[in-house]
Amino acid sequence: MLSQVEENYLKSIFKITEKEGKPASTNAIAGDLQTTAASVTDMLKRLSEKTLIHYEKYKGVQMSDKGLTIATQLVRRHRLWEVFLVEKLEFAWDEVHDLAEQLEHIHGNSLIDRLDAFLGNPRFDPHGDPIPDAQGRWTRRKQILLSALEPGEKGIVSGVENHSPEFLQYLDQLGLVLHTQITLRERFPYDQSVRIRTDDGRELSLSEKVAANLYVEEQSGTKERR
Amino acid sequence: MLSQVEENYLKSIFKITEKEGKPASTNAIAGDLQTTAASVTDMLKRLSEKTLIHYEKYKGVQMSDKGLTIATQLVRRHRLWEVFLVEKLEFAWDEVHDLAEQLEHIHGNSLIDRLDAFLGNPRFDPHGDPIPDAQGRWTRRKQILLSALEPGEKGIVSGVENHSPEFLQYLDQLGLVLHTQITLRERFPYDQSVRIRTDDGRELSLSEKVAANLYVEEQSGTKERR
DNA sequence: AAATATTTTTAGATCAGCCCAAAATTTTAA
DNA sequence: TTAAAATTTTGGGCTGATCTAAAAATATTT
Repeated sequence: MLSQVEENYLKSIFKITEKEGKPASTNAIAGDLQTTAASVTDMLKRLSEKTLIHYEKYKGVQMSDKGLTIATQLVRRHRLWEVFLVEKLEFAWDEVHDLAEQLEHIHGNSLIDRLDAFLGNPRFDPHGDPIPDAQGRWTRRKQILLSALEPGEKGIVSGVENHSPEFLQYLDQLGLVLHTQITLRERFPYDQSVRIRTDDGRELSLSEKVAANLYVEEQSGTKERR
Repeated sequence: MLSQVEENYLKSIFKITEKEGKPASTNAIAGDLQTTAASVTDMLKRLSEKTLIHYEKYKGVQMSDKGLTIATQLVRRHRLWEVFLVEKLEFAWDEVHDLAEQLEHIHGNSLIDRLDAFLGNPRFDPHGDPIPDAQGRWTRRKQILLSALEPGEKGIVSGVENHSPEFLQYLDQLGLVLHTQITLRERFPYDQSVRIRTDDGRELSLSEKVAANLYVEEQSGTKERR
């Protein structure tokens, strides 16, 4: 069984390779896990010996099939616990990350599948991120950044790029919650800020920074491998 | 913040001193935690420096107020998670110990109080053990071992002394669940086995060993400190 | 009370996971 | 293409938690 630290490395490597589309560098991992490059090299050797990653000195690191399975499970656990914390324990969506970070390391045969069933097999977490199913399949959605929407187009708020409590709390203040339908009214060339109309008839002005951290969905998603 | 290992030591010391009514010996702790006396001595020094225990070389160890508060919280967390696993995730009562053992180490401000509220502030866990409230108060019950009941007396099955999966599964097979009302019909002097009648009219024969591991309650409990 | 047995502590090692500083390698720029 | 810059690895060392073996203290027996 893997240690929590090893699991965190796998998650980090998964996240980085997924986002960058290329092997994760030692520095990138160190930055993500708030540790030093030297510690990372140490751990990469260990993970490599357990065949959880493909690692070549100086060449960066990629997930192995085995590592990918584990990382996917970790994401699944993390996001299901987040749903539990928000839906059942009534935490706010900006409060759950650290708790889920701990809960995702709980090991047990049927625990997560039972939790999944108890929650009604949710496909997205409170931030709109997809939850892999028990077989590791992801629901992919066609979502784009609000900053890429054209004036006149409609969309449904479906997720956030930035997960920081500050941003999430700001959205709360704006009353801009997930699943709100919006229409982009206007984009101001001066600062790229946008004016939107929500389904309850309010008009809001959003800075370019906010628009670049909000996803909107145009059509419903389909199931596919990985 | 304490490490999981430190927390486990506190729980163990609490359990032993509570049961024995005197300072816990190094060996007793080592036995409980499946480790060596040398490791225990090491840890006792560390816990003592953090003023979590009162420790004097060769004299055994007792809980400090600080340690007692933490140990009580751990018991609270463990038992609330057990309730969650059984009531919400539909685990059997003999399957939840190891998971709760992990979950009790999750740290977070309002997590446990929210869980408590979500579960409806249960006062007992699935094995009938009392759950300390947020202030560390225990509900004490007047319960005695079934082996101490006299023929003709009634009682309600309220807890188990032995928590092993084997015993719990055997009770399941007998259909002897918590809150069953029973009447002791007869005790056979030959082997101290007993014959009982359950509230649904069944007659069961229980060995002395079973009777010595089952608690029955005669009247309802009262709240008191510690 | 001395001898023996048991319990507990100390001393010395190990291991995982982490760090820093220095050396090695790769990448970038001149 | 060679020097400078950036990245990565190595070597040595630290901490928390563990162990074994041996020494010290306490408890028990005769």
